[in-house]
Amino acid sequence: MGRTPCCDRAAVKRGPWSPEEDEALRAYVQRHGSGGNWIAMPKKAGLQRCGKSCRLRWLNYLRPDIRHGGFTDEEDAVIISLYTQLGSKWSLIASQMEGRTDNDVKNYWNTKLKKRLLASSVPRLSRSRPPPVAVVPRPTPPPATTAALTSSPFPPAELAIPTVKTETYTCDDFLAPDPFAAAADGSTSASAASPASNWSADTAGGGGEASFFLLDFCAAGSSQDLGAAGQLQQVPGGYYHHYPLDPSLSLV
DNA sequence: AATGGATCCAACCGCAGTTGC
DNA sequence: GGCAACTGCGGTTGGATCCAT
Repeated sequence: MGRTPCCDRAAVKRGPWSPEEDEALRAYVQRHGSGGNWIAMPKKAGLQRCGKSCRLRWLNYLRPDIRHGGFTDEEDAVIISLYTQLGSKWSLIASQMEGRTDNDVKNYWNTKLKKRLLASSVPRLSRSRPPPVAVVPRPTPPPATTAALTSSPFPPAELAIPTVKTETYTCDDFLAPDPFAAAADGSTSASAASPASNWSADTAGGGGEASFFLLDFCAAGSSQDLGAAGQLQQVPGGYYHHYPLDPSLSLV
């Protein structure tokens, strides 16, 4: 059973690419393109590499339009915003950022952004629970020229978050399994609890102009009083509590 | 200077979806 | 319709480098 391997592992080189291999791959792709067949390409290019490895090397490193180096604050905001809406759809997120690859965005999120956000979260709830998921900039519609998305991930502005309660509420109102209980034993990835994409980072309280929202996960079945009025987004196992950004909160 | 832990990132792995026969 | 080949994607790994002690 199982899939046919894409190449003979014993016959191909693995590990870091040498400058010579890079040059051979770059020269071949620039001259012929990938030919729509990455599997056959290494042989034609004189490379002892798996086609998948060639494709990855080209897409993530050798492509001329790739930008290497640090991410800007604006890019940070885009990543955070899109991650909150889309979850770990790295290719989609990267497609909204000129010159960035999904691997870049994924690495940057996992090594820097995620930690930074967790470190800067405000301990609003005393119960043992995951920290706030993210600080969410008001989404900016992607450029109209973006071809990757035929349907925008951004909901229309008039699509409001379904408001379950606007006064003080508690998680006792809801009954569903807590997804983080599973996450605690490592069996569930964090992205499993990522917000669904069908919500809008609209202003809370009906028409304010706050430009950021903080999301708190409210596990179903907990007895925590969430305090201030806000808006609730139902997700499997609980709710996300949306409320305007605390002015004292900083991303850096 | 040595060393051990933390961090970063390129590359690999395996699965799912798509395509063509 | 079924199957195999291929592509694309997200998760994970491992080596290199950095940094604190």
